[in-house]
Amino acid sequence: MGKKKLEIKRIENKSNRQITFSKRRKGLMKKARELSILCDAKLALLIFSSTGKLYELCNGDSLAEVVQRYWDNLGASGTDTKGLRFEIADIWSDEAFSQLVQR
Amino acid sequence: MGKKKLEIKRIENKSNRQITFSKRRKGLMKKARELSILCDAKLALLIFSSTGKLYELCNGDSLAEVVQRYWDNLGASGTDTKGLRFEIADIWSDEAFSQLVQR
DNA sequence: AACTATTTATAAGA
DNA sequence: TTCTTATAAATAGTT
Repeated sequence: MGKKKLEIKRIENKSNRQITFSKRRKGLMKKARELSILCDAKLALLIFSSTGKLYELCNGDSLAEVVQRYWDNLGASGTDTKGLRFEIADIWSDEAFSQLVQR
Repeated sequence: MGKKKLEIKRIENKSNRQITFSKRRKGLMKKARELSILCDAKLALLIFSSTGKLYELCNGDSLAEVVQRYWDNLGASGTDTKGLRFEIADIWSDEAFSQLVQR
């Protein structure tokens, strides 16, 4: 989209890359939210910038529920992860997580 | 987008909801991939349909790396999760995961 | 599964 | 850098 078609490859110019990151990240989050509402889907989206310092989350319900659902599916496949499952859900729902999320 | 503006609320008609889920899920995955390539970002996307039986993943590198990065950030915030961190990374990169992913 | 009228996202530019 | 605009892309309703 835009005034010219953009080839899908790494944008070398740093400031252009940051601008595009900001615009597209916002658009991706919006569409993720819309999908979860329109189709009653649960989802989790984690994005890390190229510096590795930023990341984001978007979820239909709480991330803990999404992760719980993931573990349920994993457990159903035969992998024994029952013990860990609950510890993980706890950590993902920890307040520390909320503090890290950039909205 | 489309012939009429769609209000963002749960689509009650089941087949319409499934069609929209299929279309928008595809679009979301595409945009997630584009963002990771254009802006050199790592990301993870998990989507569960309303039935809870399906889910998907999209990541710049491996999901294990994304999770590792997440744990690194969490650890940096002061939460002691070092022991678990590696077990989780192992599980997320388990072959069982690949088998569960619907591409 | 394809089509197409529209809406939405966004690449450049101001 | 926040706002605007021309254009590309996504998709809602239809076939």
